[in-house]
Amino acid sequence: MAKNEMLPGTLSMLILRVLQPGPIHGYAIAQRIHTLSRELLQVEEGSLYPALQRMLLKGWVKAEWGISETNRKVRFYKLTAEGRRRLQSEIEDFDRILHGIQAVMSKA
Amino acid sequence: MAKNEMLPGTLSMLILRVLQPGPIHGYAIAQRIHTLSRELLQVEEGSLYPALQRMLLKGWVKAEWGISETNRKVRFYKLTAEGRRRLQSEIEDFDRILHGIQAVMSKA
DNA sequence: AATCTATGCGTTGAAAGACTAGGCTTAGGC
DNA sequence: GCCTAAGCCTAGTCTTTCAACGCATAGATT
Repeated sequence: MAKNEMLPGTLSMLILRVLQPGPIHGYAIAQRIHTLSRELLQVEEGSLYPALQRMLLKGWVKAEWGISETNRKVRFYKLTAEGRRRLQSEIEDFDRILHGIQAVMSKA
Repeated sequence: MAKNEMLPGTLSMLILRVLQPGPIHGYAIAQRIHTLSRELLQVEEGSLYPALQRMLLKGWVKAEWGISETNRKVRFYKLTAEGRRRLQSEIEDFDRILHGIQAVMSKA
């Protein structure tokens, strides 16, 4: 958990969240997380693509090849119904655990 | 990250924080995290003791055998100077990353 | 035409961390 | 004498993240 890293266990939640407004391609997911977080978060490609594979296998996202705005062959990822449910449940889990952490950190 | 779990990467921060007020023994660390978090967090022994070993190796804590209030042989853990520094740096990292996560989650 | 750069998809292997499932000891109560 | 709870710990497994690669191509530069 150093300078420009991720909090382990939160990557899929972030990806699902970024996919929520609509389909985008893999590379753009990482960029979007980076800019939305004001450069605080940085998703490495070696983390991103394996995560997307896992999410495909679990049926949280669907993928479709297409052409980007920059005229390149890209893979668009899109939330499934199950992915939307999963996002909600990950948000709940995260919030609950975060409350627990903050309780300990403030009152210990 | 299911029902009663931890957020990976935050365990050492929680332990260091619980040790901050003064030395306590291992078993009590887990209990303290559990009650302080209002039962939201649950540290398994299989996570706790290996974490304490790592922290010993890295010099963040010292250990000393003693007798508990309940008259049992226990191992008291105590923050070192380096452990205190480490706690601060883990808090900073966590806060920064958390801000990044919340930015993405709210604005995606 | 050839080269370079940025974009874009991916894998592999290593490392770290958390959990399951066990084992061991002993104090105090029955 | 036995049981339960407190308390310490390890071994093995699983999951996740990351560094370090490889590959292709569009557009710009030379």
